[in-house]
Amino acid sequence: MNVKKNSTYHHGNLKEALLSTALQMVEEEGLDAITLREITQRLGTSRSAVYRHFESKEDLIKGVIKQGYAQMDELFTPIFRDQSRSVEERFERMSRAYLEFAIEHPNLYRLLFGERFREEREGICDYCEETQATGLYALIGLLLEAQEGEIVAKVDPMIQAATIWASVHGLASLLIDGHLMMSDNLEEIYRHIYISLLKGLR
Amino acid sequence: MNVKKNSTYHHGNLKEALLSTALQMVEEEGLDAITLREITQRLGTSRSAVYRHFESKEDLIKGVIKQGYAQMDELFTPIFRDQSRSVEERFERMSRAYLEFAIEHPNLYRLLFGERFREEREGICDYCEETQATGLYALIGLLLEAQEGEIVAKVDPMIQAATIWASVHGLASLLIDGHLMMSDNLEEIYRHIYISLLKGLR
DNA sequence: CATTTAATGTTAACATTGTCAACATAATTT
DNA sequence: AAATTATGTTGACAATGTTAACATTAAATG
Repeated sequence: MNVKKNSTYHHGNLKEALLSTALQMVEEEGLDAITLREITQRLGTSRSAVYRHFESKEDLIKGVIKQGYAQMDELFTPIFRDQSRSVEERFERMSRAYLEFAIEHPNLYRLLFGERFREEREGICDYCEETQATGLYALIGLLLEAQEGEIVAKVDPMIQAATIWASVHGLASLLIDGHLMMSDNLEEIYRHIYISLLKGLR
Repeated sequence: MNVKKNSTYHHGNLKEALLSTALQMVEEEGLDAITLREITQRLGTSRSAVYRHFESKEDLIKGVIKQGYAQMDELFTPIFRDQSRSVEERFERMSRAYLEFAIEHPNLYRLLFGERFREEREGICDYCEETQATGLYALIGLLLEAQEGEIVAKVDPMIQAATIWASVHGLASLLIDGHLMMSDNLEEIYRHIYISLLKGLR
């Protein structure tokens, strides 16, 4: 009955197409707005095709989350590992990159670090170890280096990492959720937070 | 046809009952889980009765948000205004109370300071001025006092307030959303963040 | 007090969404 | 070539927010 699409009744790589379309739609409209029907419609397939590759909508979203973590990982790892820069520089570039990522991808950021899927976090914890935890461990590594250089106090780096993460994540969240006006003095606020953080950790 | 409920075909104060039931259900199950049908069912009324008091589900949720802000306001104002205590004491009690509120009412906290309803924030901004802004202004007042006492640096208190809020909100969010394990060393983490914050603001 | 009007509540129906079962078609294996 | 598996489609269902038409009570009005 279909004249044009005869080439691919089987899409070929529908699973990846679903993932990237879902990711794109999450970024565009946010998690709440996305719909299995619209995702499949964009791909020219039928609604139920999803269920050949994912158990449910939630399962698809979990895939998107994995993609998101991978994306962040790809972005941050080089910054963490850039041995040509001082600890302070790496730290500064990292916190800045984190904030910029949240601002540029607010919907994705909310999905990755928001409320939903925290019970299911176990399910993707293999990935947590590779990304989220890696991120934390990398930060801890950086802190150990900073402790050696007498830049920060020699206390449990896990706690220092939590302190930093809370600060940066808090600023990012307040900004993208509209509680702090993302106005002209954003740079000023960021710098104050960053400086205070360093000072406080010393 | 109804034998028992003949006393009140008209509920009497359905609007408030809807609000408090919705609030209760939000606290119990989170925003996503609540349903107009279940709310009305709990009250023994019909689904559509909601629409005599609220334009939509969103409108009802906005009412819940107002209630939530009022609740926080009631909790924090006495702490802010307790002139029998030092600035440091008031600050410590306030940040602690904020964190405890988030932990005790995670679903409500997410509703108040999360993603959704940020566009509609204008619609309840009369209340923002009375609560959220009041909260921020109270914090700023506290900071001005602290600046007088040479406890914190004499810079724009709005920026200092943002720094504090980011820290505390960030910790609260990471905790209730399951990104930091709410484990044994929570008190230790909190204290480190609080001390670092004070040190950084000095 | 009687009547009219407004307020409040109910029922039936609809569109949207995620999901599943039954069927269809293509790819792969035997 | 036949059989089996993988993948895609269609039709149906239940749950949900919403609206329209109707019912009942409260309030206002004479």
